[in-house]
Amino acid sequence: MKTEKPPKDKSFTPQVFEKKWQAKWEADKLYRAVIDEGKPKHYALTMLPYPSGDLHIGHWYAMTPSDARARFKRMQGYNVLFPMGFDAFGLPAENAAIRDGIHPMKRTMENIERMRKQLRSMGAMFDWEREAVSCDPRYYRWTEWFFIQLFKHGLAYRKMSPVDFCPRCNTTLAREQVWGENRVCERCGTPVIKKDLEQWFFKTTKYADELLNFDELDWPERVKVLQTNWIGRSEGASVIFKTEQGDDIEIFTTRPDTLWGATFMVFAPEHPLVDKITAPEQREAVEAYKAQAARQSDIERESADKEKTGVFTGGYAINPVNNERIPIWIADYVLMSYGTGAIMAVPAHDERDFAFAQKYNLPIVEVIRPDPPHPLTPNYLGGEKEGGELKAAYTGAGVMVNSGPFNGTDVNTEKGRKNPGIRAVIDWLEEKGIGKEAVNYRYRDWLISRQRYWGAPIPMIYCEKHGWNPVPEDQLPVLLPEDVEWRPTGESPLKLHPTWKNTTCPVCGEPAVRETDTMDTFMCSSWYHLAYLSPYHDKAPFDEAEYNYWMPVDTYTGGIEHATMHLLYTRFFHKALRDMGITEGNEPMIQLRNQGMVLAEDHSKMSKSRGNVVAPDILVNKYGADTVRAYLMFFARWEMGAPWDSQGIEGTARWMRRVWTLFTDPTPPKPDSAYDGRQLRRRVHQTLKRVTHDFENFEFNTIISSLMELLNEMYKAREAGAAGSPAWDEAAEIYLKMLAPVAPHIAEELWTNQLGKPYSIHQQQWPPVDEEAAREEMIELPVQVNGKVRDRITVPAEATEEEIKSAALASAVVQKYLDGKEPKKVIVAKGRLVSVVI
RNA sequence: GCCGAAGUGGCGGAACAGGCAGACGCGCACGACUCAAAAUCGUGUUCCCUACGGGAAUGAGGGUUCGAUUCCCUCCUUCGGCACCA
Repeated sequence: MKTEKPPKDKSFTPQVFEKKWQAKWEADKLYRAVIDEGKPKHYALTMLPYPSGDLHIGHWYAMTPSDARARFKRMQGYNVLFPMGFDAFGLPAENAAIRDGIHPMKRTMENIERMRKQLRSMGAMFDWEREAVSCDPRYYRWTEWFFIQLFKHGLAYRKMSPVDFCPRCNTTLAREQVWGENRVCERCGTPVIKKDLEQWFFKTTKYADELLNFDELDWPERVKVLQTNWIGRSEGASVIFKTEQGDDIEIFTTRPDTLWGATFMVFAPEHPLVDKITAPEQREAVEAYKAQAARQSDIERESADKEKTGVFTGGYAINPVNNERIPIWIADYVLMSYGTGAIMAVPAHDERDFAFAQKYNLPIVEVIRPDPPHPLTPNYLGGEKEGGELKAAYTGAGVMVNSGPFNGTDVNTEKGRKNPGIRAVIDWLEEKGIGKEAVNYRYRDWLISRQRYWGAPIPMIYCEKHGWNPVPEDQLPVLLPEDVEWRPTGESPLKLHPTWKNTTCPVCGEPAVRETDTMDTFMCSSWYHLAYLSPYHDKAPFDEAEYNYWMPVDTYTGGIEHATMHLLYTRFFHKALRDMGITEGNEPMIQLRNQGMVLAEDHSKMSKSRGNVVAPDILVNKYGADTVRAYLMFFARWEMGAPWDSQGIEGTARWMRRVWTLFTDPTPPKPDSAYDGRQLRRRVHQTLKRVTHDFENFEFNTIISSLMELLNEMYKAREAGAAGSPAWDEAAEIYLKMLAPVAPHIAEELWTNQLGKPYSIHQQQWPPVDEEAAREEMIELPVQVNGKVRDRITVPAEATEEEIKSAALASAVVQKYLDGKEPKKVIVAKGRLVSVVI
């Protein structure tokens, strides 16, 4: 089939018509989102960028498919809000200021200006009238206000504690911002150090349990798992042991059923009771050990494969369940930062305690015995003599032994009260008043203080007489001073400013000082979705009517790297606001989807230092935004990501050009008045059905391949004389509507200028699927003989099972295999295949 | 060590709900057009064999089933998270 094709179509100039339409859409306020009670709302949100200076391909990858889906929702009849803004506080701008003296505000605003232009080149449906910039005083006024509300409700507090400090970023970090085994700074990769500092915290742990509840959320399983692991809930009991001197020692254990096997206790070296219990003859050794533990870095100290070390304090504790006198040791495998900093050690049933007991020759008492004793139970040598002999800690199920009133009680491997042994002991402890059921979390309160300039000031004032008080709300915002010296000192430049910190106490009016630390920028991003509702509102952080209409966010998209940071903070923040009566509802973002990462062509991570970054601006110049958008949707499963392929985009560019050519071809094949459009309509509506489904489910890559396939069908149909037929006109119209969310400019250009349809295609309704038209009339079914495909039969789509069966058996190929015999079984999977078993 | 995700052609990936493995695209090969190249169009492209036919194949091995990329078990590899958490 040979056709005359025009040479490369010079009329295809996306660089020209894309700009034209962007300008017109903006002039017409096509994407302005305003409250419309007559329509269902859809709040689509994509994570806002940090204004680093240039948009990179990762931004495009995150944003343009999100935009396409928002556009799809809009065509489906939703009133869609799809806002954009800038997470504009943060270290890079301040570090740049230290380097070259340019004020962060100036640089940030310049970067934002450049990025706004780049964002506009995407052709996204952002409502720019709702843009919010977090470093704008009209924004951070409310960031400060929120801090004060949290403070007033007891959710912000100040405490002295050992905190993580990044020596390169020169600031403290939240626990979430320290990553991996090597405990490095999330931002710069430098190993963090510990510092004892007084800092502001938010009481995130108050919401630990509620944050573990994801019932209202349609979030990816892996995010829920990451958050669940991060919070690290464990169930057990707290039990009060006593020192010989009579002091209480509270411990947390997940295994109260092993209390009778506690043969010693271990304190963290920093535990407050250590000094008091240490016997004179042990003092020297204890002090030496404490000093050595203090010198070690956390990495060294917390590495699990390190051999356990410890020192006997000379002190003893009384085990409250059996009044046994047991020695107290200190060891650095017990951490002051988890639980109470003291543990009961049950060497028979805990691997760490076992290793410690072996090394220091401490007694091991078995209190859980496999039942029945089984030679195959790996760690149990079991047997003939009472107590058996353990060659390793036994952590499996069994029955309690050597445990006074509980001997014979079953123990399984369930956690908490679900375990009969644990349940029985907890009840008994509570009855006796020596312990109670308890839950412990690995989750920490959110450290919010940063010793940096370029962040929202913490609006607190310290007075010698009245302590810490918030800045009166009518004095907000506390503005950042403009004249500061850029110095990376580990203390906020605000502290070094000659006058800024001097103020008066809001209680007594006497001279007082301001807090000079600023807030973690995750505080700004915890409420930006609310800022978009009514940016820079001056009566309240947001307009209530806007809130009631738009919230919660229906679809939130962004990277998974924020699973335990931003996504956890913003959930905490929303719940705290709810409890303070500021917002309603339990969750801020109902549906979450994560895109993957675009890797460099060599499969490595893209980075400026490697020089392997793909610049979207260059691609847009070369191919047009539509092609870049489409390729980003096509080249990988969105949630997986993939390496960039600079040849691969050519295929998508070719498809775009073929779309253009199909609609603008000056010499199309002649129409055939006898053309039967049924097949074309069938393909169009089948594609429409798939594309609708795939948009709903974020399966962008198959949207594009379906559209490519349909285009190929349309070329064939046109060859067959389809042009001008009703089926053709319908196909053209539906094709452009399906294309509109993906490639908004070319769709508009062809819709308005080629088809002459009313502007704008983006205000059209998503077409309904004509199920009748989509239905196949004849279907081809593979016929398997003993599980292998041997033939194909064509039957009417509505053929009965019997008809299909006899058609299959009538096949010459099947007959050959049957060789005159009767088949054992014939299975007809309707619409799928026939399976003949011989 | 624990938790999670993923392993399909040379490459990115597709496969509704257990039913034709490899859609769509890249790349490659050949052909048309061209003085030529590019662009465009067409054809082919998982592997193997004795090649109009047959066999094998979705990380490996096993199981369930008429039938398994899909479900179950064991294992391997890669990536991500957590990790002396009591």
